[in-house]
Amino acid sequence: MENFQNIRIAVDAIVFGYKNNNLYVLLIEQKFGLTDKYWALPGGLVKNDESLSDAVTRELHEETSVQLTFMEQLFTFGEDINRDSRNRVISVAYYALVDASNLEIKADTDAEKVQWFKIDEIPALAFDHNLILETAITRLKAKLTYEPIGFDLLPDEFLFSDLENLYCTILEKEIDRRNFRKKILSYGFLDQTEHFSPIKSGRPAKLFKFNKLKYNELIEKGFHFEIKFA
Amino acid sequence: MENFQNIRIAVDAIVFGYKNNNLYVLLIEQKFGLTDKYWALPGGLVKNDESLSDAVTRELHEETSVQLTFMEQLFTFGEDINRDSRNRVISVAYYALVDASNLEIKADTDAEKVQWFKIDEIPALAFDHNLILETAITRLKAKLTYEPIGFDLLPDEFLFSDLENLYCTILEKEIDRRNFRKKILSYGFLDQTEHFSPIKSGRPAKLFKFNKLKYNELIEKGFHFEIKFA
DNA sequence: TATATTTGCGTATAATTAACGCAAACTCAA
DNA sequence: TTGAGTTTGCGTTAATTATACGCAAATATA
Repeated sequence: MENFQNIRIAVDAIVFGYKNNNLYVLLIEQKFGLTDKYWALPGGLVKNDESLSDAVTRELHEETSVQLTFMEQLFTFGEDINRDSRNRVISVAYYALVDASNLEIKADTDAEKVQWFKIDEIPALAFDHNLILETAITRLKAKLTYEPIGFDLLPDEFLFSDLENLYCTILEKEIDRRNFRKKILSYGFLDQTEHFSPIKSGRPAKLFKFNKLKYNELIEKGFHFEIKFA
Repeated sequence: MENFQNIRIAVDAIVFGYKNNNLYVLLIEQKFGLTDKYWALPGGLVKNDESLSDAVTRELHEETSVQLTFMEQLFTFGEDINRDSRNRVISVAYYALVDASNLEIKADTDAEKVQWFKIDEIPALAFDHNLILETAITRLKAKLTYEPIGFDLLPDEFLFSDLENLYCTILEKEIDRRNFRKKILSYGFLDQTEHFSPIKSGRPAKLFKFNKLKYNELIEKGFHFEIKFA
């Protein structure tokens, strides 16, 4: 074995979006040699003078130009020393959210190579990216139940039914609409706006906003967010 | 900036132990130059052909010879690009537990340089190790409330009052002894042994064992461990 | 034998969760 | 214009769970 450390360090990003009762993840097309193409998580090697989170932000900017509402370190993948067949690469994965109004691929990116994939229509990805994605989904599900990150997937103003559907589809659980509403409203961090949503059918519904200030005040007082399902 | 990546990757371990109503952490003495000495978390650079967790295990073995009951990746510290003043080093931190019967430093280690520190008597540590330790304590506290890792800090057979005290001291909370017992017993993953503990005073108490098999069965059925405090 | 101490089991009450009813406010089609 | 279909918003009740205690049993010790 060589005496010097010969390990590269990379970052990868799992960017989640939500729209029309579906969870999406952002993938980019990566070429290997002349013929091999694989979809992969956006990411790349960390530069010497940038922090880990800066590296993620930079890579996402270079490749996709999405606007994040939330980002958090997920896990560092370095168990399989051959996860990249070319070199030993350890990858620090971050997962992030974008809100529904940002779900369109911007024009300044090469749309051919950047695409949103429905979470249940993910192809075989490069390296161990399927594993990384699975880990991220598991974490997202868990986090949804104990921190109010669902709001980061929704537009600024949203319907209660949107919130409810988001929880049901991502967590793949049934829930009583009325009890859910009662519980969330009892927390007191949602502001009712004066706006109504253009509806398809049924009684017009008020739009709600997540009040982060009020939420933080509650946290100060020892409040603990929690959504449980049967 | 250079074109090649010049970042080292290390692992650090936060090893927790519990005894006599106190949480302990394992530290080693590290020398810098001729005069400077600092206590630090055990750890070191990852070798080219070993996985991250292998690196942690090796370093712990080289430096301390403790027997772990639990280990999990904590977080990767790479935000401060100068956290090590000599080189850019990114550190993947793991936290681990040892049970009370393993809390003595083995004879084959240089006891001068390896020591258990009470959690509220931690000196200024090398690098950003105080931050890493704080992160680990926060995680340990959280994990105690939603996974049964408290048993990994106790000997194989333990008193109910030991378990209760462990939760109270680590989480720094009061709790009703009788309700705590009732709740834990209702889960059904504790086996009562026929043994009694040598007591100091009061009614002799039965020793209990954590039944991991039963716990796993419960998990299969959708059971969710949880200890909440006011 | 009385006292202090800790265990083990119990019970009453408060709080929370789960299950469901139903009218209001709209759209759309006949 | 009316009725059917749909979704919202607010409510009630029963079941479950958490909280706050009471107290006798079993030991050591004075």
